[in-house]
Amino acid sequence: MPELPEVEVTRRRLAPVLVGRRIRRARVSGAAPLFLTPAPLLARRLRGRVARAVRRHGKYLLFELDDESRLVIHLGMTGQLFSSAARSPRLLSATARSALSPEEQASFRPDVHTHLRLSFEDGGPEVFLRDVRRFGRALHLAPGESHPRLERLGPDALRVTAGVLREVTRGRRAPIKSILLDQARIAGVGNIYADEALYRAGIRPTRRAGRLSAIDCDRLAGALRFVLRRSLETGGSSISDFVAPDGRDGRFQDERRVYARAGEPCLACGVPIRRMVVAQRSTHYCPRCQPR
DNA sequence: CACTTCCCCTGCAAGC
DNA sequence: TGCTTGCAGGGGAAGT
Repeated sequence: MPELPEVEVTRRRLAPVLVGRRIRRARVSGAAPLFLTPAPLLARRLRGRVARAVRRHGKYLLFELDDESRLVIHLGMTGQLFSSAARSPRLLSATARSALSPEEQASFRPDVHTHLRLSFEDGGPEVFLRDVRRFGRALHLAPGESHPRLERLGPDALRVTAGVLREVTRGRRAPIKSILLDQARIAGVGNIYADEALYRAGIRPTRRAGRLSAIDCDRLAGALRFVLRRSLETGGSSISDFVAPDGRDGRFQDERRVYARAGEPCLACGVPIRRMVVAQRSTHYCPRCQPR
């Protein structure tokens, strides 16, 4: 489940194997809604292009191309961008993997879930976009063109401040967790890091956002920056699907305190972590360390 | 406008 | 063993 750290790890590790290489051919399979730009048009627009840079805003990746156009990719829940130079069986589901011989497992071969395949003029490693559940999105923007999805995004969560939090929570009656998940207010926070940051800030996910004090906002901003940065340092969270473009797993799942730990003791106080549903999402908290 | 609910999709684990 | 059921959740659309 790629959130900001996983998307940023993807950006950092994909850029070196993509930037500066001329695309010989783009093979696009599958239809809307994954490809907001029709597949044949997308393939045509990518052919012959060179990516100059890869940027990120929230959970969106923006590939800046040499004709001033942009390729935008959102990985959704199960999206994976990776290079054929990465040889990791983890790029496939357990079922798909078990159907392969050991030799086949050693190298990736495009499967039914591989929706975009880029080959290059230099004949080097290809780049793939794979998305089992197709919650991801890809679109091409002509020079100067934007898209409502991008324009709606709030400030990037990596640089969230107490001031930003005070602003986006003021007067809000919704649970603080709903606010954190709203990409129009803060871009990049998903379910894992919302729970982890709220735990570290000692704030219950159900607290009405408008009831946060200035001190709460300060703590929460610090906690958000901490968990996002720490996850980045450890290569992201590889809890179910995430694998970096180079095939490596992240390690932040080993440092999580509450997410998917329902029933297990709080590492600070020993009380069992509880699970509930907030904003239609599975939510985890310590009833003692997050009193309200 | 603020906020909630529904739904898209597939793999996987648990239960019978 | 093999079936069904529930769950995972990003985020837009529709509903309250």
